[in-house]
This record gives sequence, C-alpha cells and structure tokens, in this order.
Amino acid sequence: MTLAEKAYDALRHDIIRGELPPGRPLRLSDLSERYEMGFSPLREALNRLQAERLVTAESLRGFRVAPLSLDELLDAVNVRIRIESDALRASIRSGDDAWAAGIVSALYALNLQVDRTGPDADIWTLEARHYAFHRALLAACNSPWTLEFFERLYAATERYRIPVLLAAAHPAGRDVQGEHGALAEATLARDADKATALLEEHYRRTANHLANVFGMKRPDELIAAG
Amino acid sequence: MTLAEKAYDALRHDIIRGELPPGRPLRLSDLSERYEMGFSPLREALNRLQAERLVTAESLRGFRVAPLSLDELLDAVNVRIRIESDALRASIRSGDDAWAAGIVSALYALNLQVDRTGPDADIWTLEARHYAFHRALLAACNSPWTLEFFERLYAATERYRIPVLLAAAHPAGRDVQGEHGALAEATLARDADKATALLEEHYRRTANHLANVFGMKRPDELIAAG
DNA sequence: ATTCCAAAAATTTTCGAAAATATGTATTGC
DNA sequence: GCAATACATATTTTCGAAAATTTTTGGAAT
Repeated sequence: MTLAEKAYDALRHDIIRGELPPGRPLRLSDLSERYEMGFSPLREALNRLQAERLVTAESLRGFRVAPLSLDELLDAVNVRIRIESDALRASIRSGDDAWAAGIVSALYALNLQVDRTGPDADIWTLEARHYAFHRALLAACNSPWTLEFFERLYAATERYRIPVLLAAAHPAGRDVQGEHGALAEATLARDADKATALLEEHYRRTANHLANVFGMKRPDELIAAG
Repeated sequence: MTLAEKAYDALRHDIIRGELPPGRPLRLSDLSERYEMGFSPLREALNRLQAERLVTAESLRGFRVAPLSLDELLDAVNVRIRIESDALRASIRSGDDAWAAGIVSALYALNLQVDRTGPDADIWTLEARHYAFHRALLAACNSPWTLEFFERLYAATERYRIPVLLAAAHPAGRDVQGEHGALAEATLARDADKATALLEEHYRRTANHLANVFGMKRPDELIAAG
C-alpha cells in the first residue's frame, strides 16, 4: 500500500470520526508531522477527499475539513431514503440465499455488539457493524452506481452520528436494535413495501434525533422535505 | 487558476470527449508532455478523477482512462431515471418563475443549435446546451447531493453518447428536439407524472440507441432492469 | 521451442527545495 | 488614532531528482 493510500485512509478515518473536526484547516506541515510523510502523498489524498466532499479546497488557500450543516444532513437523509429504498426493492427482487444469509449474519453480529456493555462496548465496532448491516441489505441490488452513492451518503451522515454516539452512551440502543430486526425480517420475507417503509422510518427517526442533538430545532423539516 | 485545476479540467474534458479513449494508460511522462506541466499537478488531477470514476488507478501501476461497458451504461441510465425523476418532481413542486424561465431559455438555446447546419452545427455547443437543459429542469430540486449525483451520472453517460454523436451526424435530431419540448411543456405545466414519464422514455430511447450502436445487442435489458 | 532468471529500462511514487502566493506585522503618513 | 504600505513570515504549489517498483529485454538451461 502506497503512502498516498495510507494518507487517504487515515484522513478519511479521522475526518469521519471527528478527530479532525469540521472546518479545521488542514495545513500540510501539520499533516506531514501527524502522519509522518511528505507533502506529495498528503496532497493526493486531500484531492481525493475533496472530490468526495469530505474536505473543501480553495485555490492557494489550502484545504479544510468540510463543515457540517443541518441543511446538508437533511438533504443527505432524504436522498438516502430515496436511493436506498430503490436499492432495497431491487435487492429483494433479485437477492439469492447468499444475500439473505449475509443479512442474517450482519444482523446477528450487530446485535451482539449492541448488547455488549463495559469495556467490550466499542463504539467503532458498533459503527462498523451498523454499516455492514445496511450494506448487506443492499448487496444484491446489482447497481454499482447505487452502491457508490450509498457509500458516499453513509460517510456523510456518519459524521453527524459519531459525535452524538460519543456524547450519550448508546442512546436508545435497544430501540434501534428492534428497528434493525424488523427491517431484516420484512426484507427476508420479501415484503418490499413494508421493508422500505421501515427503512424510511428508521432514517427519519435517527435524523430527527441527530437534528435535535445538533441543537437546531427543526425536526419537522425532515418530513416536510420528503 | 492553479496548474492542478487546469490539469483536472483538461483531463476531464479529454476523457469525456473520448480524445483519451477508454482503457488508455495515462503515463505521467506522456501527460507531462501533452499538457506541458510537471508530475505533481497531474497526479493531483488524476486522483480527483479517480474518485469520480473517470480514471482507474492501480497501486504502483499507474492510471488509465476508465473503461466503458454496456453494464455500466445500463446501470447509469437506470439510476439516472430514478434520481432525476425524484429531482424533477421536487423541482416541479418548489420551482419558481426564475426556474421556469431558465428551462424556457435553455430549451430555446438548445433548439437553435439542433436546427443549425453546416459549419455552425458544432457538436460541442450542442452537448453543452443539452446538459444545460437537463440541468435547468432539476435546478429547483433544492438538493445538492442529488445535483452532484446527476452531474456524475451525466458525465458517465456522456462518454457513451459522444462517439455516437461523432459517428452519425445528428442522429434523429428533430425527434429528440420534440422530446425535449414535450418534456419542458409537461414540466412547466407542473404535471409531474407526465414529465417524469417523458423523462424516463427519453432516457430509455437514448440508451437503447446507444446500446445498439455500441454493438452489443441487449436493448431489452434496459426495460427489464428498470 | 520454452521456461527461467538476471540485468536493463521504464514507470510510478516520494521527497526536499524552490517558486508563487497569501497572511501577519510593523511602520509611515495623515 | 487609523488607513495604507512595505516588509517579514507562513503556506501552498510546483518542479526536478532520488527511491521504489514494475516491465521489458536478453540470454542460459532444460
């Protein structure tokens, strides 16, 4: 793996987790010290992340971590609902046994982690399994473009979820677990209408929670904009 | 404008127009000579284009123009129909007079160019106005994420359309003009169902044509996959 | 003829310094 | 005191060369 690839992974990781907070200037000398490499691989990574909208760039004035905004969150959630609903329907239509087994497996692993407490309750493992579950639902949609957009939107919304998860220890953990279980159940039963309705509700609930914690009180826009 | 930005624009331009054909290796020494700059700005541009899937990269083995495939075209068209239909509905719901005027203006300019013959029949002007028209339809959707995905998918499908446009001089030009007019009419009348139906038909017809010219005879998949 | 290996060549990747630009600071003039 | 300007510093951007890796070439062994 080249240094540029390592830089990309590390920067993306640190931005999504908020270790590099939104709006923070990404000065090359700082990054060079932090990640122990020269400017070249860092600039390449920053350019890739710029194309993914995780960093912003201004000509001759450097890079910054892309800012967060309630508007962007609402937009991302609404587009996610559209795209993932379509993808879920396609998956339900054409998913095979391996797809179904993948969902069962991902849900099981996710629930194990949701139930864990104490030192084993690692929030990053939880996040990884949450992603894996949602990704597994769409795995059979047979549309690379859809999956890429899913990934982009997941990364974008994850930036809003992480600080909330870090602040409160497992907010409504059991509740969410139930939602995931019901979503998996409807999906495996090939009930596309029910599954997409649950998916939408799941996202709207999560987004409402995030929007509230974010301190800006406009949760109604989530439904209005849909 | 920095050299890296110029490199990005030039490479994107040349890839979409097919001057750098699909699959072609993008060697830095070649590019350095072609665009008259050093390696650094070129590598930055290539990394951005990689994130946009217009070029592929393999560790230590360089960059290539991303290949074309019928599967990718079908996928892109289907996802475009979903995303643009939603965006068109949103635009129709919330578009104001400026939005409507923008559509009228873009359609007028497009038709002017469609009708031109001889030395004025510049295919690149036509392409730009075609893009501007479709962009104008969605301008009021109020969703940056949707517009970004539209742009990505437009660029991806443009790569398939260009060689066809270049081969045949204005294939079914007047026909397409009629389609655009009808689409604009339904949109301005705020008839979302009719407008999205026309949009879908427009894309399926275009994609069928492209798929046929592309030599692979599976146009039926376009409907089956939808 | 074919496979294997080593050397040569070509290419990508990375660094460190130079050039270009932006930012901050002191100083001058009013 | 305040704006404008010149200077110094900090930062980004670009280049050219060095390092690392892959690809090609040429020949030897089977």
